[in-house]
Amino acid sequence: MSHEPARPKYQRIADDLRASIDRGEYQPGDRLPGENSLAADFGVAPLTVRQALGLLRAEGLVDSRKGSGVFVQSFRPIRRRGIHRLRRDGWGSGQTIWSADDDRSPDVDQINVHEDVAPPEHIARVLGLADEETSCVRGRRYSMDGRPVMLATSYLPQTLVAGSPITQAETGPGGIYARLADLGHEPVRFREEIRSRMPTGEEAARLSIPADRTVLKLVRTAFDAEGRVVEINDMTLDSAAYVLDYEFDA
Amino acid sequence: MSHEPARPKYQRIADDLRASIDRGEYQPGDRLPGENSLAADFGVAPLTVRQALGLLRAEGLVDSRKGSGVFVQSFRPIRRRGIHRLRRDGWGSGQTIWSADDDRSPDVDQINVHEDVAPPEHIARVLGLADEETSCVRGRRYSMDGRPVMLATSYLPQTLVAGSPITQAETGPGGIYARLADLGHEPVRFREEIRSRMPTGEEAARLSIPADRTVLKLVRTAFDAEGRVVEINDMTLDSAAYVLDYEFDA
DNA sequence: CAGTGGTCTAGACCACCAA
DNA sequence: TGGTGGTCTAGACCACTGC
Repeated sequence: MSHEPARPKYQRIADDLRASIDRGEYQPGDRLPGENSLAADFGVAPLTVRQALGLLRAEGLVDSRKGSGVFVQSFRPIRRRGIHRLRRDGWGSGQTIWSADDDRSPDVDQINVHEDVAPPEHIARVLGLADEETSCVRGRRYSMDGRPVMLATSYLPQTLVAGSPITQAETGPGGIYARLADLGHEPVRFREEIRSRMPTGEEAARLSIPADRTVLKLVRTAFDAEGRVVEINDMTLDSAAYVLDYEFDA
Repeated sequence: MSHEPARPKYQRIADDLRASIDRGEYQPGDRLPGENSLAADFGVAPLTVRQALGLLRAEGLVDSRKGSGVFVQSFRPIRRRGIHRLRRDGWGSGQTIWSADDDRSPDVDQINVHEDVAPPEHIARVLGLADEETSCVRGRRYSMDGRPVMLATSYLPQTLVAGSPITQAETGPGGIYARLADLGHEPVRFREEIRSRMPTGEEAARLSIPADRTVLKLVRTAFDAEGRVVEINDMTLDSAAYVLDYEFDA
């Protein structure tokens, strides 16, 4: 008889609370009992309950507000489609694994544009910049229902975009890809690379997420018809807010 | 004069250690000083150092072994290409954001096949199964250099694959997609959906990851030429082990 | 058997929020 | 002003590793 190694208390408590939330005993927006109260209920020390809540918070299931309490996150992830393409009729509808909000337009703030900036080394390399060559950097933040969900920073070769609307805060209809097309460098191919890591202090602050919630780094590289890299968009996503979606033919 | 709210000690210590690792002061495989030693160095309590190490462990930067120490993870993520397509010459080479191992073949174990299984409700819905209709379930685990990196479970309609090699552990050259083609249901289109969440206890155990390391859920849905869903592959990835890569035309 | 990390306890002080 | 979560301390016991 092989007895399983006991799963630690704090993990069992996390599983308990997660199950309660999944069963709907706590609805989105509801406040969980206080830590001391939970500690008494489960018969453990407050710190043990804190560890359990830490797992749920890192996961994005709950959101704890200092001085107020721990609240169940309303979980409606955003579906981000990486490949936009007309769908044949009858395909795709209702056949996704996770329900998620689709095609809603987020609010944008913290827009800033800087010209003649030396980008990070790994960006400069992929952009194919020569030594001393600079870039135009466009930053912004996206929010959904008042909740920040993504930071994005675009890097473009300075020599390519100097004097164009791309160096302005407002780039006009179609955005910077339309303006790149105006300049004869329409993006025709993209690469998106995705990794998971901890947020920096600044990222956590701007996204209003706890320090132990991982973010998804999503870096989109845009190529023009000659195969030149014309833009790199470095995105930082709240990992609890998104479902990424890619569709493609065999 | 707005003074920034002080970043907590444990986060500053985590940043310190992360920077030391990035600078190469600790090489992959190296053992970090013990918790008590670090606590003395930083002038804080052992638990505070533990919190800092917890962040690095959740991130996958370090790996702590009970009774032995905390070791820097050798960081060589695996590049998983979601879209296989011939690249035009000169594209893509050396232009990726993150360096990663490419096209290495992982080891596979924990292979199991079960027929006539009732799949989870959300799988049954996407598979388009009628009530009581069952599926064939194929599970396996992938490892790289002895380190488990991914769990995968495929669900196929039982009526579609009954009696075919798909119900065997060994499916033959080309795998189950080739066998589906033999059956007249070649997959011609795919959807991949990606989410981040905490591992279950079983997932953490099979992947040998700590309970606070997020996993990436990657669910691939395969459609045949008639638009029927012929397979769902539910994958669980160690988020610290992978770079996901998608390339596509505008 | 000495040292390590994993878990857990008891309790302190603080900033913040709501009544 | 009382309760909340956030941080931090001091210390206990255990399982495991490696000498």
